[in-house]
Amino acid sequence: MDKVPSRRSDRGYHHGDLRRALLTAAMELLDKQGIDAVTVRAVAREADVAHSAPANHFRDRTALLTQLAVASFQELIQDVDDVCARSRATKREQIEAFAEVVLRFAFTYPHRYRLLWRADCIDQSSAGFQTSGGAVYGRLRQIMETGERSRQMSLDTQVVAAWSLIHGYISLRLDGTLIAGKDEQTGEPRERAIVGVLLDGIGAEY
Amino acid sequence: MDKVPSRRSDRGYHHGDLRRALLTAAMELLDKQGIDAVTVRAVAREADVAHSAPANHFRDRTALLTQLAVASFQELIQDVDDVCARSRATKREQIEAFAEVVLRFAFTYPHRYRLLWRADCIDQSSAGFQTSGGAVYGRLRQIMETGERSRQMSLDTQVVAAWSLIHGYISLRLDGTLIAGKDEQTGEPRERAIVGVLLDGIGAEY
DNA sequence: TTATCCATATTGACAGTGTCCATATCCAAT
DNA sequence: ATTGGATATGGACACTGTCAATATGGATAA
Repeated sequence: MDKVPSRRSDRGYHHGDLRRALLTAAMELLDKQGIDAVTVRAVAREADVAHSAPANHFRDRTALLTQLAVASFQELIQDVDDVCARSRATKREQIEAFAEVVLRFAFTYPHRYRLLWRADCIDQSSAGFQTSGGAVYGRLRQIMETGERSRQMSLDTQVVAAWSLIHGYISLRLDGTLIAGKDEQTGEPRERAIVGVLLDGIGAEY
Repeated sequence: MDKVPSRRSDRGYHHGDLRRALLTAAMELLDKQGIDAVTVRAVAREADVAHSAPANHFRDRTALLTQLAVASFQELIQDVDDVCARSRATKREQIEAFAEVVLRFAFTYPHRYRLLWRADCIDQSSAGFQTSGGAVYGRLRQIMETGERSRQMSLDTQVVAAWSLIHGYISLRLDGTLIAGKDEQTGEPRERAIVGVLLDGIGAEY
């Protein structure tokens, strides 16, 4: 595997693999310092190129951030698929596993998760974004449509409820509004308890 | 009620009520053009004062935005209290009414609602912010602790589940991830349907 | 009334940003 | 070998937040 010299003085006029280098640097900045730190110029500095070099690979800052979001979605999808590959007995367990994966991703990479929902930073009309974002929702829908279903509400309502609950809990935790905790009655982690509320609410079989 | 001249040329060196004027201008910018448009300088321009005049009333941009958030929370609290004043028969109806109020606020003032959760724009340690933000959560908790409760989970788990679901649904709608819709089975608005999921999940009596 | 103080407003400056432009470089295809 | 086209550079511009020095004038004290 050919390595591209990282220092400007060690390489020629052209970088060789700048696009990838920019994405790597940008993701690192995102993880370590948050969205605001991912400026075009800071990313260029990290990659040791001129401040306007990124323009050759990304139309603007939004395009760069959109690519980070797409990459994040794809990683999340991968995580979900990895877990779902191990077949589980009940639908209830599958939904619990899905929630666990998303929660783990969000708490491991809080800034990446936040970026996914920053409409002001992302080109939501981008095909890549819509596809990868839709795929996550699709995975959950796929899980929830299997087996018996409540006849009291449509599948989409169940999926929207599940997604809203999980996403809402994560958002509140990442914002600092909520803190980790346990159910005072059962002692189980709060996130497990609220997923239980959801499962009971949609009437998921055991 | 004394009016302060709005045009710079129509008033003296001092404005008279600049703090209020700045908050008004800032809220207007927020509603019309979103958080990014609320820059210190743009607000100063709207109020027709020098670009650094706001510094005398708000330490920095964060302080200004924090005040907008506090004002928004207070308005939301007012709305909640107005609705809850009209006593309702069942706990279920009260929770539904709470959700309806928050949903209406969020869809009426989307940028205000978004600002409430922008940790990067707000001084979350501010006393006013913590108080007003906590008050909303407190109102919901108050509603949910009345009457009979499920013995399967703690009150806080129920409240967290409710708040997560409502907040998550709103966030997804405001981000454009979800669109308004009806339950394909019952025909009721999706937001009502998912609140129904919650109510069933926590075992709320009718 | 007059003098002084202090909150408030102004102007100017600086560093940082995104983005455009003209220019420089170099690889690759003709 | 020459010529394009892709990519990188450096400079420029308008905008941002924030700081510092200065100007103003109302309120208070003498």
